[in-house]
Amino acid sequence: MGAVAEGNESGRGDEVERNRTGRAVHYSSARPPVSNTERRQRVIDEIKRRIVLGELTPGQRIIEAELTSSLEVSRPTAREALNQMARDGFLIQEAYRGLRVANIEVESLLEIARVRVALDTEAIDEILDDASGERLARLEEIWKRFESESSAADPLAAHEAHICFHRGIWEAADNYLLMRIWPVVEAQMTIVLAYDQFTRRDSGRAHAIHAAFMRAIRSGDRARIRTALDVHTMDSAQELALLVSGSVDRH
Amino acid sequence: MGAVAEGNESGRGDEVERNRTGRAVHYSSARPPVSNTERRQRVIDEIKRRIVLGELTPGQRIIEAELTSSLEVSRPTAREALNQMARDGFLIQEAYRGLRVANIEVESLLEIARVRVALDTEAIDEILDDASGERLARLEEIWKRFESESSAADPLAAHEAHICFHRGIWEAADNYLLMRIWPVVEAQMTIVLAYDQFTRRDSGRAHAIHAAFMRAIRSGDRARIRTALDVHTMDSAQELALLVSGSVDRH
DNA sequence: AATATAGGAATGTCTGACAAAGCTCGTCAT
DNA sequence: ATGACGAGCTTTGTCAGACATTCCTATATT
Repeated sequence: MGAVAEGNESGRGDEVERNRTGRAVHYSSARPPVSNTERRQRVIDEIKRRIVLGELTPGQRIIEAELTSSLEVSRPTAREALNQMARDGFLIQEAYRGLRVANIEVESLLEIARVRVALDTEAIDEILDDASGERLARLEEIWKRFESESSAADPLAAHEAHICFHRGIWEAADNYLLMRIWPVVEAQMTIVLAYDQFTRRDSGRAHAIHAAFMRAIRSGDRARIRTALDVHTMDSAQELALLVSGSVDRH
Repeated sequence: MGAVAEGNESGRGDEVERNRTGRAVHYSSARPPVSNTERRQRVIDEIKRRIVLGELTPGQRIIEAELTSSLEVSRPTAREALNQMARDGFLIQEAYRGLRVANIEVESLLEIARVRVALDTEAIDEILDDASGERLARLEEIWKRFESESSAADPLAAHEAHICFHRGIWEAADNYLLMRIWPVVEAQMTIVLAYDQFTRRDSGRAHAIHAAFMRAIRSGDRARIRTALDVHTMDSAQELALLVSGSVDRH
């Protein structure tokens, strides 16, 4: 997720303040002109942020009109953002019944994990198949960034680092379809991680698992990679499934 | 793709003809009231149809205003449909530069094929892992439908049967994430198949390949399935890549 | 008390409009 | 004549306001 409203080029920052017939244009945060391209993305980033931070919880209803007022955008813009997020899987949409934050079905946890393993395996295969080693080098770069950022105290930053790492693996594979699929998987990961964070697990162990995963990739040994992936993804999902079905047995 | 405007429930088919303040409501096809829920889907189905039939070719520009007049919907509705199709990969979107029908990059053909093989393998694994055999039974059902419909003379029907077969495999696996990913893969398949049809290949052989594929699945032998998948997907992609790079070397 | 109906709330869609960015073509200077 | 520059057109991005349709809920009726 794009760093939550990354500062885009400031247009031609001159006489920007009155950009319409004269309607007051007050940006929620005091940031200067900031141009206006991509209001929709701002809405999306904001909703993602709220999901990650637990301000929006699975199953919670989202109403277009509320976004309109709380994010200072028009209903069509809010609508487009919501439609996109529904398409990606962050939100569930039912005709005439509105949108809700996607819920975790316990049975789906393992299904998601299996597909993720399949795709991660494919990505890693393509990275290792690259004789030039360039893809692996790119992955090492991603890993370095992850190591420096993953320990951030800010839960939003930590989440983003984690997501970036996994997207980085797919990006390094340099596969067109993989990149098109990514948003859907990111959505599921985000929902799951938000849930996970709620149950607060050992972040040190999480880092160790990722480090072991990287070592396995460097070894080039497919079986070892598979094992590391199973530990990282399947075991983690299984653990969470137990936690969820054990403690929160109603939904 | 939903059978191109499947007849949904006809609302309360009474005084429907004048559904707004009095604006004339003429439906492009003469089908009765048909209510109105899901205008957006109608736009999407129509654009898909045009792509499959070659009325829209890769790279071709699509302008919102044109859809507005040719499909009798408002711009917001057309916009939402286009946004969704861009998200799925049917269209390519560039800010302030509009939408174009997605193009085939020769290098992407094999990338797409690899990911498809990975996901099909996963789907089939989950079908075969189902001890009850219910998933396999569902797949056989899908296959029967495919056999009876795939030989249709209508290229649109043939295309749809093919897509349905592959979606059916994923549906039979009954995996949540797989179903969320499907639209993205369908888009790529559609673009590729439209291209493929353009070069008109032996449809009898295509059917034979699918039949062999089904036999491999029934055998339960993973290696054999893998081989059949490679023949179906990888070889086919490779072949098409050669054809494309050989004949049409400019884009 | 159970069902039927009316009202409110939210979504789906429409019209019309303006702003911002890209594209085209004609003009001007070298 | 050629190439850089700028004006106008085109199209997308966004907005406001409105109405139709559907769902939900609470009230009224039998």
